[in-house]
Amino acid sequence: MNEQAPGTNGARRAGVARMNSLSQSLFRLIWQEHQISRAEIARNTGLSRSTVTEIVDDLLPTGLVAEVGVGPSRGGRPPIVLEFNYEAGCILGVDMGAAHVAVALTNLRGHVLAWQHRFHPVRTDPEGTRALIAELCAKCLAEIPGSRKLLVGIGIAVPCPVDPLHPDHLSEVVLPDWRGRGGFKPLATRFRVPLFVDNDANLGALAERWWGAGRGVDDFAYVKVATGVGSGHVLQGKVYRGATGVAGEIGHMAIDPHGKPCVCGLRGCLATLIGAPALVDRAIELRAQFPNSVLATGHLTIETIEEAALAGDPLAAQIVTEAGGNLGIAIASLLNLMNPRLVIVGGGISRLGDQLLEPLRDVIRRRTLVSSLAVAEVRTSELGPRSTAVGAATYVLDAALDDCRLFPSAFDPSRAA
Amino acid sequence: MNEQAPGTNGARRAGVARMNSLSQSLFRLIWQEHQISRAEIARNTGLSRSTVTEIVDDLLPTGLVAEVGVGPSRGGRPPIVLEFNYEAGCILGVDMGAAHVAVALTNLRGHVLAWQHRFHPVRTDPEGTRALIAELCAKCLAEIPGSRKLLVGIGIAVPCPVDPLHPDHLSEVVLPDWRGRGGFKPLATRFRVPLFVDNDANLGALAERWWGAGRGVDDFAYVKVATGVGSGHVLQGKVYRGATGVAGEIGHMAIDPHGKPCVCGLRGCLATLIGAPALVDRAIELRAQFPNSVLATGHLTIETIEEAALAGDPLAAQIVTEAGGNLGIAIASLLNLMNPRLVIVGGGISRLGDQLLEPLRDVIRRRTLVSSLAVAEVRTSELGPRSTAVGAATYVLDAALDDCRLFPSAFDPSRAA
DNA sequence: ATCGTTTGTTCGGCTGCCAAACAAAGCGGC
DNA sequence: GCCGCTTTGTTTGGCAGCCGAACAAACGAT
Repeated sequence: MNEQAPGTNGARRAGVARMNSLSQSLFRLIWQEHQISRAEIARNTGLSRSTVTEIVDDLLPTGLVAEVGVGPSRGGRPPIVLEFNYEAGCILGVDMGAAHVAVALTNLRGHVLAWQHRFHPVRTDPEGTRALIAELCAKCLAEIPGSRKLLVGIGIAVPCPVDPLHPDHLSEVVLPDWRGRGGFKPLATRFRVPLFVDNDANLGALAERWWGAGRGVDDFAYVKVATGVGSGHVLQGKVYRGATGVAGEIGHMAIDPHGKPCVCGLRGCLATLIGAPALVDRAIELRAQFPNSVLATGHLTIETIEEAALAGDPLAAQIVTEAGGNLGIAIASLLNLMNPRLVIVGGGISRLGDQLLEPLRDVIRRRTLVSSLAVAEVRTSELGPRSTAVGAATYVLDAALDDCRLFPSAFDPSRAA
Repeated sequence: MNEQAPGTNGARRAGVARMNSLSQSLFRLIWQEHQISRAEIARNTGLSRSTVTEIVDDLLPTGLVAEVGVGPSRGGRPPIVLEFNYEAGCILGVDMGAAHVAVALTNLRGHVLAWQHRFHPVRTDPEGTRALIAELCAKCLAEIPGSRKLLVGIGIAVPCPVDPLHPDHLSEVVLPDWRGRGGFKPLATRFRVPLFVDNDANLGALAERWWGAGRGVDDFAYVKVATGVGSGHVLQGKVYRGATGVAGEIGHMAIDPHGKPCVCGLRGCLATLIGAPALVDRAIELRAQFPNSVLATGHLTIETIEEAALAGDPLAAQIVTEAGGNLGIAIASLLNLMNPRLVIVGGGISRLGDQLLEPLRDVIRRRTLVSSLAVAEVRTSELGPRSTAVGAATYVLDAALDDCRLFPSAFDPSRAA
C-alpha cells in the first residue's frame, strides 16, 4: 500500500523544490539579514528548528543561499552561517529621463556593477531612445563577464504616469511623441528576461525605501524636484500607485490661484513655482535687485543657480528660500492629507540641503499646527543621481524575492554560476 | 495505538470550534453573500466541497450561520441554503459631534434598530458628554428587548484625530477641554463589551464603503463638509489612517495664500472658505449685491442658506457655486496626489447635489488635464446624517467578522438567542 | 422507471508543520 | 582531561488541514 519508503521523500529535493509562501518569506528573510543561522531564523520567525531545516534544504540547491562556515558559539554548538549570494544574479535598471538615458547593472543587493549614461532627446525620439536603451544595456552587461547569463530582469523608469495593469501604456499627455506606447517588448525578447515598467517617482521612492533615507520607514513621501515635480508614496511599506496607477502628481497641486499659468490648464501649480524653468525665470526677474550677484549677468541654468546658492550668493539664496517655502506649502497639504512619517526631497535641488529645507520646515510648522500629530520629519535623498535607475532594478529584485523562480540559477543548474 | 475512533473527532465540534484564517474568511463570505449554499462557496473560493462541509459544520453551532431550507435545483439535488443570522448580535455606534451626540443600535447588517440624538456642548463638557453617551446607549438597548445580551461591542466616532495605537488619546488641539483623554473605559466595563474609537471622517468613509456610494470601490476619498472639513481615505479596500493615525485633514489644505486667517495659523485653508461659519460670513458680505434674495435680511445659518439654495435663491446659488469651486481646488490636488477612483462628498451641504458638484467637477476637469488618467467620479453621500454613527458600528462589525470570538453567542451558548 | 446531474458527506491520503528525541559541537567547572 | 550543560542541527513520528475519489441523496429529463 505504501509504495514510498520513509526516506524516499528526499527524491523531492532533487527535483523541483517546493516554493510556497513560507519558504518564500524565509528566502526574503535570509536576503535581508545577509548572514543568519537556522536557529536564528527559527527564533526570528517563531517556526520550529525542524521546519527551518527542511525549508533551508530546499533553498540550498538553488545556489542563491549557501553555508559559509560557522559563527561564534553562544555557549553551545556554534551555528552554521547561511549567506545570501548577492552575486548569483544581476539586474538592469533603466532611468529614462526627459532628456537622458541611464542604465545601471546591479547585483542582488542594489550595488551598481556597471553604469552608462547619455544625454538624448527622449521626448521627441522614441525609436532612437529604445535603441539607445538596448545599446546601454548591452554595454553594461559586456563590462561584467558572465553577467548576461545571470540576468534576472530589466526594470524601466519612465517620466510619466503608468498604469501597472498595462505597463506598456504610457500617458499620451506627457510624452505625446511616444503615442501612448512604451514599445519595450523587443528588449525583453532580446535579453530573454521579464520586463518591469513604472513611474520614475515611484521607483525613486522604492529606492529610498530599500537603500536610502526611507529604510525602516513604513509611511513616507518622496518628492522629486527636477524639470517637473513628482512624488512617490510608500504606505504601510509598499508603494501606493492609486486606483489607476497615477498617484503622486504633486507637481500640479494648486499653490496660488493667482499665479502663472501651467501646462495643466490652471494657475499657480507647484510645478510653475519650483520646476527648473520656473527658478531660472525667477532669477531673471530678480537680477535687477541683485547687481552684485554672480548671476546678475550671463546665461542662467538651474545648475548655475544651485552652484551659486552653495557658494552663498544672495540672489540664489533668495530663490532657494522662496522655492523651499512654496514646496513647504504643498508638502504641508500632503502631510495634512496623508500623514506620512517622513518626507524625502530628491532631485537636483535637494543637494542644497538645509538651505532648502529650513524655509520648508518653517512653513510646515506653521501649516500643521492644528494637527500637530501630523508633523513629519523632512530629509533630503540619500541616494545620488543614480537613485532612479537603482530603483528600477530594485523593482525587479522585489518581484524576484516574491517569486524566486525568476532567478535564472534557481531551477536551471546549467545557467548557475 | 490509535486511541481515537474514526468518528470521535466530532467531539471537537462540541467544544471550542477551530477558527483559523480560512474558516474566518468563509464566515465573512457567508456574511456578505447573505444566502449561499456549500457548493456555491466551493465554486466561489476554489476550496473542495469536502473542506467547505467541514468548516460549515464548525460554524453552525455558533448560531451565527444557519441552514434555512433548500434552494432551486440546478438540474440535480437542490442546495441547502445557508444564511447569516444578522439578528444574532447587535452593535452600538456612537456619533460624538462637536455639538451633538447620536447613538445607533444596529444589527449585524448595519440596519438601525434604535436611534437616539441630543444636542449637547460636547467640546466644553467632557464629563456630561460621557454621561450622555452612556444614557443614550442604555436607551437604545432598552428599546429592543434582549439586545443587551447580544451586544457585540461599542464604536465611537470622535470629531478629532485619534491614534489607533492609543484609542483613548485624543488630540488636545481640537478638543482642549478633554485634556487629551477620551475616558470611555467606564462605558466598556458597564456594558461588558469591547470598545472601538476612531475619527468621524474615517468612520464616515467606512460606512460609505460598506453601505453607501463606496460599495465595491477599493480606492476612494470621503470628504465631509460641516462646521469643519475632514476626509477619510479608503485605499485598496481599507481605511488608511496614516503613520500616526491623523491622515485626512483636508480642511487645512492651502487654497489661497492671500485668504483669511485660519485657526491653524496660516491663511486660505479650505476650512476658512467652505466651513459652515465661512459660508455664513460670505452670505453677509454678498447681501448688499442681492437685495431681492430671501437671505438679504434676517438671521443667517448654514441651514437657511442650504434651504434657499434648494429653492433657487440667486445669493445662495452664488455661495454654493463658490463653495463647489473652492472644494474642487482641494479635491483636484487630492486627485493628483492620491488618484482615487471616486470622491464622495458628505456633510449637510452635500444635499444640494449637482448644484454643488457641477462647479466642483468643472474645476477638477481643468485641474487634472495633465494626468487625465487621474480623473475620478464625484458623487454625494448616499447615507444620511446617520452615516457617522452607523460607521462607528461598522467598525466594530468589521473587527468581529475578522475574529468571530467577539460575538457573544459564538462560544457561550447560555447567551445565545 | 432510468439515467444524468448536482449537492453534500465520508473516507483515505498527502502535505506542511511541529514536538520530542537525538547527535554534534562547543563552553566551563572540577 | 573528564563530565555535565548549552546550543545547534537533524531525524522521526504525529497531528491538523485540505483534497480527491467514491458514494448517497435528491432532483430533472426522457
